[in-house]
Amino acid sequence: MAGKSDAISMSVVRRLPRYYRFFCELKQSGVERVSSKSLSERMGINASQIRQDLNCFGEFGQQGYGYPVDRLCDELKTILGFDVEHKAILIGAGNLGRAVANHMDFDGKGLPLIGIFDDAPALNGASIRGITVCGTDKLEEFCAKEKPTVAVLCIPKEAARMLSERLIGLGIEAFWNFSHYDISVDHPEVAVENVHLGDSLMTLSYRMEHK
Amino acid sequence: MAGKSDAISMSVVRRLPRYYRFFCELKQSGVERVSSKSLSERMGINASQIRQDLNCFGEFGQQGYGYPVDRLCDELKTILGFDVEHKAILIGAGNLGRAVANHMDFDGKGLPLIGIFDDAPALNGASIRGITVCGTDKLEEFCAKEKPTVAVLCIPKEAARMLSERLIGLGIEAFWNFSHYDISVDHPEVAVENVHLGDSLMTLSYRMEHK
DNA sequence: GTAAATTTGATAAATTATTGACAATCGACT
DNA sequence: AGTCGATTGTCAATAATTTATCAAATTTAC
Repeated sequence: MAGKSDAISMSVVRRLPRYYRFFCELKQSGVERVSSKSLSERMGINASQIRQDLNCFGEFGQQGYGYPVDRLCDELKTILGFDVEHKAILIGAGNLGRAVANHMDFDGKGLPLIGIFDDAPALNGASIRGITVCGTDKLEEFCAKEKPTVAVLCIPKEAARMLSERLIGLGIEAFWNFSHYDISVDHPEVAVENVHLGDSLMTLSYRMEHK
Repeated sequence: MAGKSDAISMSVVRRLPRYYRFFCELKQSGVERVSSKSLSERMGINASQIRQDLNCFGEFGQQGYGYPVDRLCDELKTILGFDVEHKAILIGAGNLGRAVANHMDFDGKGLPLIGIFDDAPALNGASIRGITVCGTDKLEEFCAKEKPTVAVLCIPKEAARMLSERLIGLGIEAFWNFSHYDISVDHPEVAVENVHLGDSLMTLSYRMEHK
C-alpha cells in the first residue's frame, strides 16, 4: 500500500518537517539506513511514535533492517508536497518581510516567491531578491495574471485585517501569517499557518519564571 | 488563593500569550469585563477551556459577571513573567537577526536586548537599534560583566552547534532558537524555544496538498 | 543452513487534553 | 428583600495523543 487514507492529525503533521530534516542530514552524512530506535535517540522522541508517524503514509521500513534513508527523504518530500508548485506573494517588505524573503528557501519547498507588495513610498520600486516591490493597489492585476495561491503576511494587525478577505477573493488559499491578526475562521478551506513571534517570546519569558 | 501550584502543561502555556493579546485588545477598546462565552466566540476556542486555563493561576472570574479585563491584563503580565527582567543577547546579525532585533518588543516582555554578536567583518562595529555589534570573541568578557541569561540564536546550524554549550557555560539559561540546530537535550534546566520557520513553511506546503 | 538478534507495523494500554454538565454564586431588576 | 438570569470553578466524560507490547519478518553471525 503506497499511502493510507485516514485523516492525519496535526500533531503528526507538525513532526514531519523535523523527520525530513533529520533524514536529509543522515543522507548527507552518507548513512544508508536508520532504525526507529537510533533515530529516536538522535531526535529525542519516542521510537514507537516515529514508527507510527511514518506508517501513516505507507510502509517504508523493513523488519530487521530499519528505514532506507534515501527513500525516506524522497517520500517525505512528496508527502510534504514540495514537488507540487504553488506560487507565493509577500505582503509587507519591512524589516521582517525583507528578512523572510531573503532568508527562506521558498523554491526548495515548491512555493516560489513571485511578488512583493508594500505601500511604503520609500520601498516602491525597490528590488528584493530580484523582485520589484509594488503597491498593494497592483494586487488585483498581478493576481489575475500570475495566480498566486499563497500569501505571506508581514504587515501590522490592522493591515492584515483589511487585506485577508481581499486576498481570499483574489484566489489565495493559504496564509503564512506573521501578523498579530488571527485570520477569520470563516473560511475553513483556507489554510492559515500562524507564526506569532511575540507569542513565542512570551512563552520563553514564562518559562524563565516557572522552573 | 492567589495561584495554584500544580505544574502547568505546555498546552496551556502556549495559549497564554494569545489570552494576553486578547485581553489587552479588549482593554484598549475600553471593555471592562468579558465572559468566557463571549471571549470563546471571539477567539474561536472552547469556553470551558478558557475557564480551565485561567483557573490554573487563580480565581480571576466572578460568577454572573465574567472576568475583569483590566485585572486580567495585569495578572497575565505577571504570569508570563514580564515584570521580572532577564537580559538578552542576540547572536547573528544577518537578515533574520537584524529583523528580529528591530521588530520585536523585547523590553515590553522583560527581556531587554543588551548585546549583539556577529563575526562577519562587514558587520563589526555596526550599530543596530543603538547596540554596537561585536565579534563572538567578546562574549566571555561581555557576559562576565553584563550577565545576560537569554540568547537569541539567528545563526546557521553549525554555528549554533558550536556556540550553545559555550553560551550555557557563560550563564545562558534560555535560548530563543531560530537556527536549524536542535539544542542538546542534555541540559534540562535550560529552556529552549525553537522557532523553526522552515518547518512552519513546510507545514503549510503539506496543508496545501492535503485538503 | 540454522539460530540469535533486530526491527517493523499493529494493537492495546496509558496518559494527556478537551469538552460537557452543573451546583454555587453573583449582579441586576423589580 | 427576593427572584431571575448569567457565569464561574469544578468535576466527570469524552476524545486525542503518546507509549508499551508483541507477533511476524528480516538480517546477521556462526
